[in-house]
Amino acid sequence: MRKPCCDKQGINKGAWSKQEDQKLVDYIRIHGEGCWRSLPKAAGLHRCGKSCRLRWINYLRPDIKRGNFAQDEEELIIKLHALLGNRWSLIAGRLPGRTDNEVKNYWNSHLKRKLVEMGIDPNNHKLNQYPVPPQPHHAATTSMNVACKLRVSSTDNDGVSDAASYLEDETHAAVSNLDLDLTIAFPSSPIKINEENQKKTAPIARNDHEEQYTVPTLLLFR
DNA sequence: AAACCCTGCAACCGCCGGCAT
DNA sequence: TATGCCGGCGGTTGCAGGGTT
Repeated sequence: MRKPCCDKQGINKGAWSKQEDQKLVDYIRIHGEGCWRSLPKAAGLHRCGKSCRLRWINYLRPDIKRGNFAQDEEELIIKLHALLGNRWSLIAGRLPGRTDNEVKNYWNSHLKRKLVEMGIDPNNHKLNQYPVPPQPHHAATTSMNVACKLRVSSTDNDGVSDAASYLEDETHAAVSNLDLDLTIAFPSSPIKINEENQKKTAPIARNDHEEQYTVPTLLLFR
């Protein structure tokens, strides 16, 4: 039986007060990040160590970039999610000043919906649309530059785990500027994400045709 | 103006892996 | 090798605030 991370009695929960924030910041400024379990007591906080760590990492750290995500950050999150899946800490590690919690929240509240609206399954980054006649400019490319063709390295891009281990490998830490080509590239039958079609095409109707059409797969996962 | 609904975000919970003993 | 501790992670929840009816 595992012990709880801290004694629940006499422990504050919920939103942090200004005073608590100040105590935490002051303590870490002097002593640095360290043993989170003993920190609350040492800092005079009635909080569990985990809570302190979370508060510091997600909110109080001085290098945190707050505010809206830029377009390039959005694109990078989408690309990295296609590579790594829900490995938010790894994704956040590629976005200076952003935390895993923030990236996760942004994905769940904004990007997921955005991809769905574009006819892209946010879980596997595959297009849900039917092939339609080729168009000179793909709607998705202009609005989001969705990750369809990803070049991580010249040879290995055959799956999430490989990409993840690649990114995790500290020896490759310098490779933060992955060459990720974002253009939609359908080898044989380019398709158009047409918002009108999207509205008309009910999910049930799509299912009826799933057998007939080969749903295009992002190059990464081919 | 009030009630209800929706959205975004901060925080919590439980699990897992690494490490020390 | 087994066990326990600790930090880190991802999923989930709860709530505040804004929008809509």
